[in-house]
Amino acid sequence: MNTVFKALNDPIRREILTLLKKSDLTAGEIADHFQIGKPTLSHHLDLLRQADLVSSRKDGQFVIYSLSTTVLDEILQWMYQLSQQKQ
Amino acid sequence: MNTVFKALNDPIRREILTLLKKSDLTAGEIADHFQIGKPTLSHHLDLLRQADLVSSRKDGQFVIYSLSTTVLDEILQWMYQLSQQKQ
DNA sequence: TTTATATTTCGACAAATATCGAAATAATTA
DNA sequence: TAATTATTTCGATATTTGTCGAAATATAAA
Repeated sequence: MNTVFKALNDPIRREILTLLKKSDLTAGEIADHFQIGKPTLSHHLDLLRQADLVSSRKDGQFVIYSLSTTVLDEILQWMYQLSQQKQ
Repeated sequence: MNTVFKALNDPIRREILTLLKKSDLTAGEIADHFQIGKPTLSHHLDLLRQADLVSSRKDGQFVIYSLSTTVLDEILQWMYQLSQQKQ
C-alpha cells in the first residue's frame, strides 16, 4: 500500500499510467512524452514497477511496459470503504 | 489531485482518515493514537486539510476534525477509469 | 567485429518532507 | 488575573525524492 501511494504521488508517473491505459509502450516511447532525461524516466518506471502498477517485458533491445490493474483495484477498494457515508 | 496524492502518501495520514471514518475526533484524540509529537500531528492534519480530505471546526479550546469524502470520490473516479480493462 | 541504438545503473546534488522541542496563540478554570 | 489545557507556528535537522550526466549493459545492424 505504501509503495503504491508513493508511486502515485507524482504527476509524471500518473501520466505514464494514463498513457499505458491506451496502449503498451516502450521506455523510449514513454520518454518522448516528457521533457525529462532517460535516466529519470527509467527511475519513474522502476517505482511504478515496484508498486506493481506496471509490468515490463523485453522485446529485442526494447523494453515494453504495460499497465497492471490488480493493485489499482485494491486501492480502489480501500478508498471506496472510506468514501462510504457512515450511518 | 497533486495535493491529494501527497496527503495520501503517508501511513499516519491514511490511518487518521480511517479513524475519522468511525467518528469525528479532536486533534488531541487523534494524537493519542500515534507515537508522534503534537506538532508533527498538527502538520499531518494540515496536509489533510489542504487536500480537502478532512475539515475542522473549533469547539471551545478544541479543534474537531471530520472526514470529507468529496475529494476521495474524485480520486476514486480517476482510478476507476484506469482500472477498467481496455477493449 | 565494430558501430549504433535502447535502456538501466551509478554518483552526485538540490528540493521536498517528516520530525522534533520550544515558543506562541487561544480558550478554560481557579 | 493567574494558571492550565489544547493546538498551532517557528526554526532546525535528518531523510527521502526527483533530477541529471556519465558510464555500463544488452541487443541489433553494418
